[in-house]
Amino acid sequence: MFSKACEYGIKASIFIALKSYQEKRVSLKAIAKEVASPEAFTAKILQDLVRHEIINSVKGAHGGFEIDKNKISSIKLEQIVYAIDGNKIYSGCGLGLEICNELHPCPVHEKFKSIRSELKNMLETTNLEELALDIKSGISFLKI
Amino acid sequence: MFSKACEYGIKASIFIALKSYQEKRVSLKAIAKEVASPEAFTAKILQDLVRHEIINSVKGAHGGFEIDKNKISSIKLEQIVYAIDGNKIYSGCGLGLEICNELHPCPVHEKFKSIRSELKNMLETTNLEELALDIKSGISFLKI
DNA sequence: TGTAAATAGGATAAAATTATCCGAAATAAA
DNA sequence: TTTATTTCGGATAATTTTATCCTATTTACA
Repeated sequence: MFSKACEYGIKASIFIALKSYQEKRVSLKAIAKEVASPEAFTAKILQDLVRHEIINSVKGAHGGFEIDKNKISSIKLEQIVYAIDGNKIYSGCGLGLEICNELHPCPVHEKFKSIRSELKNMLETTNLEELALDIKSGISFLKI
Repeated sequence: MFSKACEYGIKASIFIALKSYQEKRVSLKAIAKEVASPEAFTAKILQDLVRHEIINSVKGAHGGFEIDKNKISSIKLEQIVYAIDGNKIYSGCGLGLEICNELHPCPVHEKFKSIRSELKNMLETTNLEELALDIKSGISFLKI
């Protein structure tokens, strides 16, 4: 469903959010370890998220990544996915037609309609705060 | 959502089904043209579908691909997707966790649950016949 | 029997995605 | 001011996916 890059990016963001609530900055190393992602590749993804102003980075000793505590609840999954994968997910036809709409639908256009809109809705409504809280309370997990 | 291979495979299957209703066998060339897919790559995908006994091939002059007319309505999208992409689609965690289930869920496990099951249900219930009939009646399209 | 038309299948290439490496730049602290 | 730590960013490599090419095999038909 998501690219690997996106999977890592979402998990990293959740972890950074979690630590940011504790006023702690986290290093690339700590992130990669916590979400079980390759370090150098994760660095690239984090750079993307920084450029899109979803997370914040601080260079140098004692540096690392963080998210403004007040922003966490307003950051939606959609923003993270968009920053990394672009709008591939909902844009585009299920069967790859260049033109696919109500007037000129692909064979599965109607069948996909509700699935696509549910996915879109989910990404647009779930925010980093709720995901981070579930990790904090041990309801969900970032690895294994 | 689907791989390119799968997109081509689904569209090719629909076209073969459509022609099979007219007792006509179709060549690779005709298929690739009709669904706007690269010929040689499409050939590989069709071979997969033949091996999985979803479509039938006839070698030699006047050969081509066809589907048993009586089977068309019982061939589900799920079978085509499985033959080409394996079970990547529904198996596997949305965030790539090795273990992801009710007891050990990833952060988006619950959020994805209904989307995944709707997708699964759609693939398991829609059959080639209905898709082919929509093409025949001009309701949907295989290319552009 | 020979030839043209098809699919089958192995080898290879191109492109995209995933992943690694390394030096540059920034920063805190000794 | 030097050193250790850390992100940044360019170059490169590995892997997977997508795509092409070429030969073998099969078959209909002249």
